[in-house]
Amino acid sequence: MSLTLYNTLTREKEPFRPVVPGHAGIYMCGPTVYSDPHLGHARGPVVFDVLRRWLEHEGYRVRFVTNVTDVGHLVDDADDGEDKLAKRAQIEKLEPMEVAEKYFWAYFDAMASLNVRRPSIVPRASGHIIEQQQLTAELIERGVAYERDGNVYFDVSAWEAYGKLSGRDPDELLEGTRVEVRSDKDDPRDFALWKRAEAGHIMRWPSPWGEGFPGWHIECTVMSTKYLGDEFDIHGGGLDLVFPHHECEVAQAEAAGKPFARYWMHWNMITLGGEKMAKSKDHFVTLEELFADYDPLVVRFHLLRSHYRSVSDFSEEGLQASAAGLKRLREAYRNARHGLPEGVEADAQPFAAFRERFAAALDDDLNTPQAIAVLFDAARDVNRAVEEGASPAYRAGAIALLDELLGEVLGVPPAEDAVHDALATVDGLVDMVLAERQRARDRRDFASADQLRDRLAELGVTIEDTPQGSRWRLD
RNA sequence: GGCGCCGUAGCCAAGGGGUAAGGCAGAGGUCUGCAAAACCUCGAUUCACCGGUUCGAAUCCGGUCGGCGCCUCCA
Repeated sequence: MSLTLYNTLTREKEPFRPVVPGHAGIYMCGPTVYSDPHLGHARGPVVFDVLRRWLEHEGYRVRFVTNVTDVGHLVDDADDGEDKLAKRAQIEKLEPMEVAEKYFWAYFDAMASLNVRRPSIVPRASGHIIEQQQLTAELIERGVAYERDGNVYFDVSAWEAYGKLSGRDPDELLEGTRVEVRSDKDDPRDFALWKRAEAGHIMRWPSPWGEGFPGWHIECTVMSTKYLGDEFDIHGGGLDLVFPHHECEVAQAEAAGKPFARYWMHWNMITLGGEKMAKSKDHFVTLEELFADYDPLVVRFHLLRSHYRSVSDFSEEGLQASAAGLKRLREAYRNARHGLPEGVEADAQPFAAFRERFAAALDDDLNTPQAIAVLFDAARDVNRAVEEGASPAYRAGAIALLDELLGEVLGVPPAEDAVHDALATVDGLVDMVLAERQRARDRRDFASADQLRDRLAELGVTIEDTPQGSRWRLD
């Protein structure tokens, strides 16, 4: 088996064939940093993090690039639209770059909580103004772009392949219902490569066409090819970016002679009450709100319980079901680990079939729900075997399986060791109390035994008696 | 109006020509001094609806109904 990915370009699942064997270059469109990250922003990064982890697990060397848009794009496409960053800066009484910086870190802190690994490179649009101007100039030279009074537009009529990614007919785009108002474009379909900065527009840079700022689409064309090469493997983003953003990226790159991305992956939307979460409609739940009530790893696990190309409707009930499910997997891990001495050699053989099924699921266009189902099947086996007195080697094998597949590949550590390790001292103290309780039980003094259990419970320590002795956990 | 997606048990969710994964919730049982956890057992003759193709359809085709996305900033 080998990895197959659904490619938006061909609308088919295709075997993954990298430009350079053994290497994978991935570009993921990151957020525009002007407001708090919400759940919708988390899906792509989590899914692509699993993609990256899976590729590395399978032996690839991965370069993972995520951009950040921080050059103050307009609120809408009208020529006199407000700069989003500047608008926010006014509201918060901050420099535009302070706004960008604030939300940049809000985003990456949230991603860290979700156990999303840091990208290899995080290029910012504001740091690549020169390269964007260079590509703009080249497109003018090649005759597919033109300047009008300080604005530079891509000439869609000069590029017949426009529409190939999103499956649109350029001629039908002309019949769009929206009428461009007060535009100096030759053609309503044309899009900006460079925009003239009006008086009062704060984020502006000098250019051959006067002071201005880059168009929204060109940053990604420039930064992806700069760090991954003119032809690279995977380019991804939300489904809502297919048109116009990615379509324009393709046009810019190919018109400049760059082969560009081989595989286009788009994750579907997270909805709230059936409607897409969106910043612009003030219809979303922020990650900060979510993390106040749920372990970020539960959120991550929840996101992986649906396939990335399906719409996922958010609900508290769903998140709770995910929390309960993850607990079940973690219980199986605990069951296997309970009383297991250090340094036992793992027996991988009983888990070979699970590994194969798990790999087949991820190889099939990253079918994480199915991969998780395999882990639940494995958990059932493990629980049963442990109940029946499985060997240390078997239990060590079970631990290795979950550490590897759930922990390393899906990025959801099966052990809650952050708490566990920090409380090594408490561990010893609780063990002492448990020993005392055992003595009480041995002399059938259940009143005393129960009193000890109740007092531990008051402190948040839950006792569980098993045939192998008592154990405990913090609730 | 154009392009596209979706509709599977109470809820979530895979599958996508050969007779319905998994999770949550629920019920019964085993174990236990009690409890917790764990384990076992139980649920769609059926995949929105109607036709068609086929030996065979949840899976393919056509239509109907319902929901959603893009066509404007958006993950």
